[in-house]
Order: sequence, then structure tokens, then C-alpha cells
Amino acid sequence: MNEISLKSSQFPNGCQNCAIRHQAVCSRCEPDELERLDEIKYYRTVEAGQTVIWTGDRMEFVASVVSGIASLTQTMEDGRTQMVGLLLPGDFIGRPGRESAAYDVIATTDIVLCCFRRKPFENMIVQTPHIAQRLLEMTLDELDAAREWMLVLGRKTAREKIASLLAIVARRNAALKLQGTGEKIQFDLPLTREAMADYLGLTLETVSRQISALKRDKVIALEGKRHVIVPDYRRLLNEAGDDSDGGMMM
Amino acid sequence: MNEISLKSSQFPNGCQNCAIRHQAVCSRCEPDELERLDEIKYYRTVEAGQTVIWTGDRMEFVASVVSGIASLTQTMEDGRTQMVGLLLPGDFIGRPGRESAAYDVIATTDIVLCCFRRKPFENMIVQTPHIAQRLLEMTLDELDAAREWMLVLGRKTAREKIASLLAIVARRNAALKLQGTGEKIQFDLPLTREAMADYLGLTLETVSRQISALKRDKVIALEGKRHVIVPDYRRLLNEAGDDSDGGMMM
DNA sequence: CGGTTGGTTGAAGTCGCTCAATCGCAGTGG
DNA sequence: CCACTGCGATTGAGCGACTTCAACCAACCG
Repeated sequence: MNEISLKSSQFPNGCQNCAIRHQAVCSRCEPDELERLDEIKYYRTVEAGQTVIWTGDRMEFVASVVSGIASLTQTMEDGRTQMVGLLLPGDFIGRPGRESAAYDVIATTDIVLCCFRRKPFENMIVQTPHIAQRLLEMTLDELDAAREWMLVLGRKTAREKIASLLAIVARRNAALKLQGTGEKIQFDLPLTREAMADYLGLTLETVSRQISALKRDKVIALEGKRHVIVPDYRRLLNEAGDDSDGGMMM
Repeated sequence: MNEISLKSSQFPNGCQNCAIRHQAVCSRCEPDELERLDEIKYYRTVEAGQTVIWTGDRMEFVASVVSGIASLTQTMEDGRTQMVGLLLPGDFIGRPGRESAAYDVIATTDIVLCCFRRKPFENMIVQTPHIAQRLLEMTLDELDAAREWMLVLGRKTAREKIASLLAIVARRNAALKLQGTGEKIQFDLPLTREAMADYLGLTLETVSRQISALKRDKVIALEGKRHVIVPDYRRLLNEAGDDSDGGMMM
């Protein structure tokens, strides 16, 4: 896990040019506030598959995901695991005020983190309402996502679960690329079958079977194992049980 | 649904004497801040079983639960429902900045709400860091609870789900009454079998069967349908799959 | 008394899990 | 170049946990 120098091209060249400048905790900060954040921050890269933080670890830092995808997962003693959060670029890791980690943080792909030493960051929260406000907003969004997810976990069938996940990833991707909902949507799945299973509370075999079934029924098409093509987003939403006609989802 | 006058004895006699003074959004407020909150607040009672807010309703207020229990639930078009939040005294209803409700809010028991008109409350959040800070803390707690719940929904068996729910209610009750963990714990279940099923992603029949099974196995004892006696809290935690010896749960 | 509400119990069915074999593909090293 | 290995994914067969459908019970209430 080679730590790379700050000058490496994969890192933002100053906060102003940062890719997540307008999504992360710092998005509301003024230039002078960014400068103060700059003093307590450092970048860190983690390879796909590595665990960034173990449950119970002392938290020396909090962080923003700059690029790549990470997951928050919980594990029971007998090995059953459940993903409880999917961290995309801009998302925040860590809870201010908390000494030790409540979940494992695992790098799903190679990731770059923008880390802040915890104590100084906590002080900044108190002094900088812009950070606290943005953090509240982000936390409320995560809570909404968690609750939508609870409906998926508790009440949806395996097929609906898969369709829901695909719809979420498709939606995020569409938001990024500003695609319309009418056209074909396509994207790469950032998760292995096993990770999808951990996300959805299924076994990886069931995930595989249901994806095959959706392909057989022409709800989706596949190119290779990971590239998904959605010919009709409405149809996919329908399969997800997410309402057939109310279109205010995007 | 009779609105009762502010002088009724069930309402707190001023914020200083309020039962949830030290748990609600206002817990960090100074006397002068409480006075300003007082100007935009009013009490409201709702009978058990009534829906306080429907998904999509325009939110004219946010509120704290003063007494009783309410639930946040999501419903699919075909009627499947999943509870996504259990609101106890002190808990907060509504999301600042959001125009319309994202979930149904249903009174599980008779409840009393301390409501704040939304717009003035949102202004206060900006001006009063004490409120924003507390709200952030509460939201982070709810997010943790939601994530624990996701593990329950996604990975636990029916028996473990029931045991988990009982453990949670028992823990909350113990915290209230300051009972030790070694002694017998007993409490009233605030939920019907159907509400428990909606909480846990089960059918009410399965809930009933698993409660009978836990009783048969002497993990719990019942007095009537609702009063639960837990002879050995450790045993219950074990049945919940929540770790056998790590005792840092309370 | 009949009606309603919440709860229990039984029998049959099914969806998703478990266990296991097989496959495709990318390295990797002889 | 091919054989070997490892990993992710697919597919099949059988099973079991939970659901579905249905009957029944107890308490409460007009």
C-alpha cells in the first residue's frame, strides 16, 4: 500500500480544483476556511479490497472520499456480513466525537481519501458553521438513503432487490452524465456479485441467478460481466417495485 | 382527535420542566433561546393508530415527540409496509429544508407532540448553533440505529430478529430505570404483533410463532400478551446474535 | 349478544439458501 | 507456448425457513 507523494497527479491540485469541491463536507467553505482545512489534511490511497478501518479501531482521522468507491460493512461473529453504506466520491467517513470506528470501511475499488486529523477537525466544526451545516445536510441524506435501503432489505423480493440496486446505480450515473431517462442508460457495475449480495442481504448465487433472469427477460443486457445496458429505465423501476408512473425519482 | 388546551396537565409547564428537556433538539439551548422557541411552538395530541403525517404531505411544522411512541413507515403500492424509524420521547420529526414528508408518521400509542412552525424553525437553526449541533448529533445517532437495523433486516433469522427487537426495547427501558444488566428485566411491549412484523420485515404470524418459541425455550416469559420478563439479558443478547461476551452495549 | 380487534396455531406452498460442480479469464511461471 | 492456479461467476439439485391461507381463540365493547 504505497503512500504517494502529494504532488502526484492523481491528487487535486489545491482545494479549488478538487473534483469533489462542490459535494464534500467542505463544499460551503470560504477560501480562508479552506486554507485552515488545508493545514490539517493529507491524502491517502488504498487499493481495492483493502480494509481502511476495522470496527473498533481508534479513529485518528475523518475523511472525504475523493475518488473510487468504499463500503461500510458490519460483520457478525459467525461471518455473516451486511453492507450498511456505499461511499461514493464526496461522501464522508467518520463521526465527529466518536473515538472508535463503528463499522469496517473497505475499499471496493482503488480509492483516494482526503483525510483530516480528527481533533483539529472537531474544533473546526464548532468554529465553522459552514462545515457543520453541510455535514448535517449530508447526514440527513445518508439517513434517507439508509431508510430507502431498509425497505429494500425488509420487504422486497430478490428480483426487486437486484432491480433496485441497478436503478440506484443507473440513477447516480445518469445524474453524473446528465442523461435523460428516456434514452438507453449504460454503466459499469462497481461491485462484485458478492458485494452486491452483502448490499442486498442475499447470497451471491441468488444475485447471479436474478441477474441472469433479468437479462433473459430483456430488462437489462450485459456486455461482459460488469457492463450493464438498460434499454428502458421505466421498466427497470417497475421491476424494482418502485412505482410505475410517478416519475419524480430523478 | 380532540385538540386539548395548552393548560392541560399532560403538557409540560414551560420548557424548563419539560420531560424531554435534556434529550430533544432544544436540549442545548440557553434560557433566552428557549424563549424564542416558545414563540413558535404549540402542542398537539394524536390518538393511537392515527396517521400524523402522510407521505407527500406538505410539512407545515417539525416536532419533538414529548410522550408516547410513533413510527416512520414506508408503504409500497401493493401494500407491503416497512417501518424505517421508531420515534420515542425526545425524538425529532421532520427534516429542515424539506417541503414534503418522505414517510408516513403514525402514532403507535397516544402521543403528545411539541410542534414548531417550519419556516421560523429553519431560521432559528441558522442563527442558533446550539440547535444545529444537537440536531446533527441526533441525526448521527439515528443513522447508527438505522444501520444496526439494516443488519437485522438483511442478515438475521426470524428468531434473531425478535430477540434483537426485545433486546433493544429492554435496553432502552433499562437505561430509563437504571436497572443493572444482571437482574431480571421486564417491560411492556409498545407494539402490536403486526407493528413488530413491519419493524422486522416479517409476517405477523412468524412474529407470533417466534415469540411463542422464545417463551417455550425460557428465553423470555410473558404476562398477558404484552408484558415481557427477561430472566437473563445475556441469554437474550446471545439469541439476537449480538455477541456473547462483549458487554459494551449499554 | 354479535361484532371487532389482536393474537395463536396448523397445513401447505414457495422463495431463497446450502452445497457442489463447472466455467471463463487473467496472471504467472516453467 | 501451455499448464497451473486463483478468482469471480454461473448453474443445478435438494432442502428448509418463512409465507400464505385459513381456522380459531380471548378480550373487549356497544
